[in-house]
Amino acid sequence: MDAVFKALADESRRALLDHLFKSNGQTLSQLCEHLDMTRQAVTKHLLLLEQAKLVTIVWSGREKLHYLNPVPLQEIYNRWISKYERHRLQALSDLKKGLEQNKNKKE
Amino acid sequence: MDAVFKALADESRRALLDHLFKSNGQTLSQLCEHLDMTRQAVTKHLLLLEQAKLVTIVWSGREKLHYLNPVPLQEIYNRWISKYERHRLQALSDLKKGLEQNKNKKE
DNA sequence: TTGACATGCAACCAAAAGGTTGCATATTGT
DNA sequence: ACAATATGCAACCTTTTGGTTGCATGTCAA
Repeated sequence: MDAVFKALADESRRALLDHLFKSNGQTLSQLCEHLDMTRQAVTKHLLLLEQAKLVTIVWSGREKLHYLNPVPLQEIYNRWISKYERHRLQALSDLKKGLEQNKNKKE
Repeated sequence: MDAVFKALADESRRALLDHLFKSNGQTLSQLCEHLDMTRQAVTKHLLLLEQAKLVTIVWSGREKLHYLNPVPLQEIYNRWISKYERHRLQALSDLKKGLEQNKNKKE
């Protein structure tokens, strides 16, 4: 789970996911064309995405094909976001209450 | 959006959000009790959470109260996760197809 | 078979991140 | 008034991160 959050923390890696979203199964060279950095840098980013299981690699001869795996994103939603979503209104009302109490103290 | 992903990338910061989830509106000192690091380190983490608008600060005298703001998490879901969720089955079938084509090449 | 293409490996570098220590400032309670 | 409490500011340090360069390896196509 930590690996997924870390992988998503970088703009270049999110861009890579977006490119795969538009066209799944691209080779390393193809993915490099979009990014303004060396192939080796892209390789490192893709390695992190792979370790987070956000991207799956399939070798085809000398070419390395990259496929999106949406499962970890789903898990982030299930174990993290939906939990907070359920308490969304409560959290906002807590904040409102806190603000008002502070206001009263000042007056 | 980048700030939110960066803020969520660290385990300590996710722990802070979890503590606020359990008990909203805690002071800095209270939040420090849970973490195994100095107050200054916790302050820095909370600053990042604040900049990402995941936490809102309310001053009450000399005490700094911290409140959860679930809105950015909701936005991550809306603009990021749900997008991939919609193409979840497609992505998996792309991968399956890729694997099979590779298998055929080998045989 | 040989040159071009696709990728890997490793050393290296600068900047950012995570954390500490020391001291300063503002608020509270007695 | 003053001591204790709650927090801020800034310099510093180490590790991680994002990126580069140079060279090696494996595969394809003429």
